[in-house]
Amino acid sequence: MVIMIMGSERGWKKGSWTHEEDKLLTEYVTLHGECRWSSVAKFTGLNRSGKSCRLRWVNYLRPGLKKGQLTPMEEGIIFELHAILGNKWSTIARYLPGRTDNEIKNYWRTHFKKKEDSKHNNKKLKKRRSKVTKEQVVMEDTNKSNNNENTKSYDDETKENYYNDQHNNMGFIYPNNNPTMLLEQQQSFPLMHQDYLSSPSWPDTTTADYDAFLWFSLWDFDVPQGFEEHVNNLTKYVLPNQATFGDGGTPMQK
DNA sequence: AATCGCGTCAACCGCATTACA
DNA sequence: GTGTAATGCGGTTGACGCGAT
Repeated sequence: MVIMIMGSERGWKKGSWTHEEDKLLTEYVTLHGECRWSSVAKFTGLNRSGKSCRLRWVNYLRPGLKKGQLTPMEEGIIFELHAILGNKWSTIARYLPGRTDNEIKNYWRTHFKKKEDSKHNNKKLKKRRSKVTKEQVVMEDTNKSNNNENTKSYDDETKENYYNDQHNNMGFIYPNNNPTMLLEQQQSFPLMHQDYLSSPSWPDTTTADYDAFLWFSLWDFDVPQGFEEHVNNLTKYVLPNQATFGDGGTPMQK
């Protein structure tokens, strides 16, 4: 006779959550708050582990979660921050209210994977390589043989191309389309930040300033008052091919 | 109509970190 | 200071839906 024991060997239920389970979990959190996940089973009768309960709450039941597709602005923020932070999904999620780390992780995986998978496609590689000069190829190969640490891997290259695509498609998002440069930009950010803090007015309406401003706004994510109007004016009169703000501050591609 | 491939997303797993006795 | 439990995080898996063939 098999005796179920408490803990990881207890035999917690796995798989999809039912509506009834969601209801029990919601009632528990409403009553006790987001803590003591390991006590959920005891108080509610749910046969779910604390981890499972927490995950369900955080990723699905928690109030204020946004459902549906990510906006272009959110996409931009994700790519921007990923270039700096890497796979720090929970950190990235903090910049996207209503989005979960799991959601962002899934998004990145499904969208970036497309490009990554192309590394198995030699035709594409040859095609892309044909765009660069013969000298560049020679130099790259020389670097590879001389110094592996300073050489861009194929993954890096794919990633970079992806950023270039994003920059071309969503130019308003990317102050720079090169991850290495982005890192440098991040390191110089305090100066940029200081400039805008001390600036009594909106930045000049050159593309560079506009990009730099958006870059700054990403870090100061509480969008300042008047920002939307400013962007709308910019996009309307100065940068007609850039994005504009729609309802609720959500930027829309023109 | 069947099935195959692909994209999406919820959920699980293992490890790291933190809190606490 | 140490051991254990709880929590958080990132990687991975598997189910499902949908369009293409």
